[in-house]
Amino acid sequence: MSNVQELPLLEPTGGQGVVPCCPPLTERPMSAPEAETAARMFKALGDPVRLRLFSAVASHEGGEACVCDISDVGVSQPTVSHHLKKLKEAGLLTSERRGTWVYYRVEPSVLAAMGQLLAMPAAA
Amino acid sequence: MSNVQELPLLEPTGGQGVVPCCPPLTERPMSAPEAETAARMFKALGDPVRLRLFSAVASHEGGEACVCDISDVGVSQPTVSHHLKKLKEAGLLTSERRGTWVYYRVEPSVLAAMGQLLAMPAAA
DNA sequence: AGGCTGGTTCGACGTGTGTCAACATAGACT
DNA sequence: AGTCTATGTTGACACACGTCGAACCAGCCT
Repeated sequence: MSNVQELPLLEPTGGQGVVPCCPPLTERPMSAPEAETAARMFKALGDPVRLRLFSAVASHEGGEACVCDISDVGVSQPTVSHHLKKLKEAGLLTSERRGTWVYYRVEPSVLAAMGQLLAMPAAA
Repeated sequence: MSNVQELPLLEPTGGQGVVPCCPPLTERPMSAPEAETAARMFKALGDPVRLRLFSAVASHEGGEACVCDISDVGVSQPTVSHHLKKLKEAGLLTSERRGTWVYYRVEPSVLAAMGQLLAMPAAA
């Protein structure tokens, strides 16, 4: 490939909080650019295999997992690698090589941003 | 058409609460069936046009909107109808014809279920 | 009835996506 | 060096998906 977009869907505030990419879905109609950005996240989780991989990493001890720990999802190893790459490109996971193994970990702030997107308006 | 799956992703408890289809992504690795179910929702929101349509309905007065109110998303009207149908099949919207117009409204419990899915474990 | 407007369905077309086998790369260990 | 294990990459293929125009259906309104 040539251009891997890494856009993170959030803007770090420097402090402990993050600014979600978009307001809650129920607050106002999303603009086209907002929707484009947010849809990338949802699409990344819109595949059963990716969802299982993501959940496996997210629920693993310390929020990180070696590929060998999570690659039992019923598809071939190249396919697992392919999906992990997609999740990485969507900004949901990060990867790091440590010796023989590669570890993936979740990007907690992005998860939070997605949660914000789906937040209900406090049951008005 | 022949088989429109309406599976609602939640099980009404009879009371005021609902049982989300799956535990939070971070709690434990999702099973294959759980992932299959949840991925359907994410996939439905994984398209920019659908996301805008959904947001338009969700943010509209009373949580419902006529198609004519939200069909300005840059694609042809048949395409709008197609996407609304997808959102309906995913259990995210319901539709009702009232005279000349067709109104779509959000399924709030499903939104809540998705929020649960992405809920963080209270910053352990 | 006949026409008009709002929506859906149909059929087709191009593009994107998930999957695998085969190959390539990175590090560990003889 | 050579080999073995763990991952990633490439190429190919079938299928799903988003999109549109055209045809169709449902209510209103003369």
